[in-house]
Amino acid sequence: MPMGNSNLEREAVIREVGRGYDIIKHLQGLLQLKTMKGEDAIHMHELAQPLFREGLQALNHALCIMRSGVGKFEVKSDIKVIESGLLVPGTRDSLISYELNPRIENGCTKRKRVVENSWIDNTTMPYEDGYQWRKYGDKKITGSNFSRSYFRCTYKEEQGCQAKKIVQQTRNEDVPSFQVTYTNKHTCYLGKTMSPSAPQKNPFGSIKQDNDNNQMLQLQECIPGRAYDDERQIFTGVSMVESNCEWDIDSLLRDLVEYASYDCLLT
DNA sequence: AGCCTTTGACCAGCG
DNA sequence: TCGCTGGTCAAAGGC
Repeated sequence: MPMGNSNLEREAVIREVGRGYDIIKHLQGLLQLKTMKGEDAIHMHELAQPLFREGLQALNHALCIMRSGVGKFEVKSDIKVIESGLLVPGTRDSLISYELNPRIENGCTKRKRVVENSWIDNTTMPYEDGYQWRKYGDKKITGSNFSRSYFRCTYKEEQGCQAKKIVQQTRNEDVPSFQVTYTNKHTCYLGKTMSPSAPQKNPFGSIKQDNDNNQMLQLQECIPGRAYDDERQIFTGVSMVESNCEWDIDSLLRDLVEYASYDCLLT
């Protein structure tokens, strides 16, 4: 396939993912209207359902485009939207993006030290993603005004957790911007050494800390097939998106609407 | 005392 | 092979 088509594919993927992101942000706002009851809640469902479908279709479309260009354009990460879609590190006010696979053949540039199982998160809050990190390095990067910081999971020795992240500031304006590259998923259990009252440990940024315990307990009781893991502060059980990216839109829609309905009942 | 960050040295990939 | 650069290690010092 000519290179021009590859660029078109890339633009199409970016467009579709961007559309999905915008829709999900709208849905997020909808779900945070916790005061809705009765008919209002039903009306919210009517609004949310087509949005859910459209957002998932946009992301599904992006995946289809990527699949059609196997070898030229593929996600290098096995990231999934985990645990009822509630917790993806650093997603508050942030946009998760994927890098092109650097191991592209046929004359394209190769980048060094390819790291598998990594993904990039552009965020304004690089140090508040719900996990505990230990800094192990700092490097001045050529061509950048900012140094790059290297972090590994605090529980690497204790629990063998291989998660790492690299934080690179990209902007220094009123609201500084950071590019955070995560490598490997956490296999540790945070809560074993966590203080339950530590607000920065809470991955649910939009929910006030004072209400968290009650809300999570209620959710734990309400959502069938899903348990809230107090130690990891995440929902376990059904994953909404499988790691192989085989998206079943109908089942995902059911899951999301189900979660939305329980969320709205918790007023 | 234990855990953290800082920082210079070292190592490895790439051109 | 060599130099540049990014990623990691580990000692030192701070909290």
